[in-house]
Amino acid sequence: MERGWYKEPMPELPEVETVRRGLGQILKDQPAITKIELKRKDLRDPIPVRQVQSLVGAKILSIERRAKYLLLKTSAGTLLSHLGMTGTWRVAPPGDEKDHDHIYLHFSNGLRLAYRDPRRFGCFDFVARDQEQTHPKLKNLGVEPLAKAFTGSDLWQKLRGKETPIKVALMDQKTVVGVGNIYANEALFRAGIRPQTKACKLSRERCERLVGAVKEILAEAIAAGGSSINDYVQASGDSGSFQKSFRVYDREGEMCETCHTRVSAQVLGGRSSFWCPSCQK
DNA sequence: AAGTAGTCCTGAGTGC
DNA sequence: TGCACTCAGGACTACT
Repeated sequence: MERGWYKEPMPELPEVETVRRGLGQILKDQPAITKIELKRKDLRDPIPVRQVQSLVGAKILSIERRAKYLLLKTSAGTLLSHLGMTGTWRVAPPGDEKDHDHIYLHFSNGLRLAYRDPRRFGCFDFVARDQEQTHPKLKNLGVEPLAKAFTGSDLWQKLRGKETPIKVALMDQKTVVGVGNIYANEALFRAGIRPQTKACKLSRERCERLVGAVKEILAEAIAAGGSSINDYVQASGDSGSFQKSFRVYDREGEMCETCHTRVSAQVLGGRSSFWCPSCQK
């Protein structure tokens, strides 16, 4: 496999947003849930089986996203789905059953959606109508990266006094949600900031540039996914249509495409970090 | 209290 | 070829 290219769609925020749009298209006629098959009672966390089952009969009103969580909203409550590392939703007609299919959602329009997640890093939970702000998985989430509220001065404020590397801070969901390891590396490259720079040392100007880079990269990735929405939520969800190229991620020792300096790597906060020693200061 | 390390899981990749 | 081993990642917990 050519380095710097990803074969499997790894669900970061743009992929989750793409799945949200795909599911929205598929469920736009607001079908009722006729059956929920839970092949197991836990993924990363236990699944609240009784609460989940209480939504049988409810209609899917809309699909929303908060951070990397998908919210399947009904008038009786919300199903919350996190794809973890390897989670996928696909339309699964009769006969389309695979290993690691953990959940089947049946709908009144005859559709069956399958959730497959080999590593089970994802989760599936229930959110009561009045718990959107207080649910344990939702209550501590920071600002959305694409929201107007996420600005350079907002970031600068949050980083004050933080000795931790900027990349670790950027991946902290209390700073901003939805920026995973790949996009944290890529955004820092685009902003010209070394990942190990102490968060509190960034000037307002550099915070501004970093926020801009995060927004640009996420928006570009979402736009790229927009043309392949259907591939994502189809039986052939492994079409590989979501290949992406990276400037530094997973390119240790390769030449930076901008300046031909070799890309460096170091573990920060337990995650692989990559940067160009020449382009990033 | 902020910061670090460990945990979960499986498949892909690597080395002998 | 086949086995043993390492690694990847998000979000959370448990420590210092």
